[in-house]
Formats: sequence, structure tokens, C-alpha cells
Amino acid sequence: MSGEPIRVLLADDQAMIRGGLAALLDLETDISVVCQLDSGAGLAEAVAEHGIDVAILDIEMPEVDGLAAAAALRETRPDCAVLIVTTFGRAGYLRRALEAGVRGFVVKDTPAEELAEAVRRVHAGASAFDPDLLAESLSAGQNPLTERERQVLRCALDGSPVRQIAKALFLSPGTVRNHLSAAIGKVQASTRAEAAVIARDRGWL
Amino acid sequence: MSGEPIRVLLADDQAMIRGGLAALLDLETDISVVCQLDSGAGLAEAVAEHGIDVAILDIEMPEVDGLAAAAALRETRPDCAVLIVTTFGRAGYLRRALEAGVRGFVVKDTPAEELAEAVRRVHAGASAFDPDLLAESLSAGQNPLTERERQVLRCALDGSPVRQIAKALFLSPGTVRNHLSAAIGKVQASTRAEAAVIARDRGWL
DNA sequence: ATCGGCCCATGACAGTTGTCACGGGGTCCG
DNA sequence: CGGACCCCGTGACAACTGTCATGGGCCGAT
Repeated sequence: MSGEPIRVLLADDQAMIRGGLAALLDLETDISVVCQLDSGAGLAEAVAEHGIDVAILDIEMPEVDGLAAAAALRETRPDCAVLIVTTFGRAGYLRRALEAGVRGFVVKDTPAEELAEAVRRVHAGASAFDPDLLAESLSAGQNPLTERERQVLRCALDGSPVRQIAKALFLSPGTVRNHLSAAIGKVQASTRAEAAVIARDRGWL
Repeated sequence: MSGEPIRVLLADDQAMIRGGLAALLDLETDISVVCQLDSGAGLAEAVAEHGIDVAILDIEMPEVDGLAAAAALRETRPDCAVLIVTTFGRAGYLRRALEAGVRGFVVKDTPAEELAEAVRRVHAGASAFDPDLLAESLSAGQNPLTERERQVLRCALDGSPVRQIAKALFLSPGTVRNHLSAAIGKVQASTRAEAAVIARDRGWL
């Protein structure tokens, strides 16, 4: 908390939110927002260029989402701490974040004052995870879906009939129905649509 | 822009966003955020108590959503300007907002600086509507769905089978299927799930 | 009072969906 | 090598879904 301020990068696709969070952080004397992005694309370059200490990333972003960007950043810049700030407190997101080496995970429901505190914590090498979500994530278990099942469910999200899904994935209709059936069973749903929303809400995509 | 600052109320269910927007607005010398809510409930009372000039409302909120709150406020406090600030730029939302007598509608994608400007505009009696969205709203046409059809589609959003929807709405399964069929035809979908997402994305709920 | 709209319901039909059993193909691991 | 797991596919069956025709009741507008 002495000497140079913490150099922060802020990535969120909603400009107004980005501006708000930046205003919030700039109130703190020991934190300085030196770079803003509207996507995860180009994160590593920006981190290198601006000498970023902490990268604050939203998850839902176009092109490259926050979790993918975090994973990529870990490869090239493991010394830069990552703090995920997201709307959706989904257990699967937290799990993926942990696997990506993220040091903090905060949902946008939490009080504004805690944001700066989380930044300080991850910068100091500590962690900053939403406790409720952490518990939920640990109890929720692994993502049981296979790659194909996830693809099929993603296509089913918008209500497409089997034939369209099959065409989109270059599969036989029968195969698609088999994958759907397997997925439905794994998430304990009774309909493809139900299975799709359940999987989405759990962050299993 | 002289004398007393504009007295603003801020309603958003995400505490961190609320704090960010408040920080943003407090940077302006002629604007003062004097009250914050996490829901549309109790809006009229808060407006009366704090002598609010401009109420900034999010749409997606628990209990009472921003559009319903705006409509209710119009009844009791027509002198208080309402500015909607939302994530989702759906044409149906803007239409409902206009019907509720809202004076401004801004999506969170727009640059942060424009928020304060929008507040000043609606306070001055002018309007502040996202131009792209306004055009889309005018060209999109009215919501063609009946009340029942909307209810049924809302239930269908999570993928429930007909029997569950019927039970939830105290209807015969056959009736539910009729309503679904009508709705599917109106939104030009081919599946209930598809119809549900289309209707949702248009703000027809 | 007649028309139109919305609501509710029933029955019947073709098409789709969910499930199962079964086959084949790969890979990775003990 | 056999086994486990994933992938792809087929065929068949019961259940569900989307559509249509048809009927009734309740409004509000013409």
C-alpha cells in the first residue's frame, strides 16, 4: 500500500459498466486503471505494453471471453494477477476460472467497496473468491458432459429441431438424438430444452 | 446547470454496478446521487422522500422490474423524470418504456460519458433515446402475442413439457398446445423453444 | 344483435422426440 | 491383448408435439 499504485487493466464489453468500475477504482489512491478493453482479444499484448499488475476481466464478452483470455494470459504472463468480475455466479465458471489460474472471482452483486479490496488481495498474492460460490462449486461436481454433448446442447439452446442440429454439426440425425438423450440423462432433465438451460446455468455450456 | 444539483435516484440490482454508476455520476458537479435501490419496489416512496428529479432504472430487477416501476411512478409522481439504463437493447423494452412515459432509454454499451448527458437532458425536459434502438423499435411492430400466449411461452422458456405448463397455469394440456401453436405461428418459429427465445429476445416476454 | 376477439376445451392426425438395443470405429491404459 | 471411453450410425417403439377442425363461453365494438 506504499509507493507505486497498482496498475490495473479493465476488460468489459459494456462501455458504461467499464467506465463505472474505472471511476470506482480511481477513487482509491493506491489503484490506477491504466488500460481498458472491450474484449479479451489482445489482452496479453496490452498487459505487456502497460506493465499491468492486475487484470480485471468480465466473462461474457465477444470474440474472446474472459476465461479463455485468462487461460491464455497464464501462458505468456503468469506474473499478472487475474480477477474475474462477472454477472453470473455459475459454479462451472468458477471451476473453469480456477483451472485457468485465476486468483479472484467476484460477482457483480457484491458491494462496490469490495472490488478495490479484491484487487489489493490478488495483487498481494492472496485470493479473492466469493465464498458462497466457492462452496457451491465444490459441491456441484465436475462437468459430466462430453465435448459432443456440449456442442449439441449449445445448438439446442435456441430451440432448433434435430435436423438442423445434425446439419450444423455434420452428423446423422440419429446420432444427434443419441447425444441429446445422453445429455438429458446426465443433467437429470426430461427435455432437450430443459437440459440445455440447466447446463447453461451451471456453466457447462 | 446552475444552483442546486440534479437529485438522482439509482435503481439496479447489482450492487457493484450501482456503485460504479454512482461514482461516475458523482464526478459531475451538477449531479448528486441521493438514493440507491436494489429493486423497483418502494420507488415512489423513495422519490417522494428524497425529492428526486431523475430516477435511473435498470429493467431486469427482482420483485418489481424497472418498466413496471416506471409505469407506477407515472401515476403518483409524473413530475419525476425516468431514465432507463439497461443491458438489453430489445425493441419491445423500448416500446414498453415509451408507453410508461419514460423520457430516456440508454443501453449499457454506450460510452460512460453519455450517461451524465442523458441525465441532464431528461431533467431539462428533453428526451434521451438510443437512436438505433428507436428505429428498430418503430420498425419491429407491435407485440402480437396475447396475454395467455405470453404466459405459456414464459413457462416454455425453461423447457417444461406441456403437462407441467398446463398444471402451472391450471389449464387443459390441449389448450396449452393450442396457445403454443398460435404463438409459434405468430413469431414464425417452428418449435415452442424457438418461439420462446424469439419472443424473449424481442422483449415480448 | 351480430361480429370479432380472446379464452377454454376436445378429438384426431402426422411428425418429432426420447429411449433403447445394437452395431461399428477409434484412442488410451493397465 | 482386453477393457473403458468416446465417437458415429441404424432401427424400432412409445410418448410427446404441432396442427387443424370444431365446439362452447365471455366480452367489447359496430
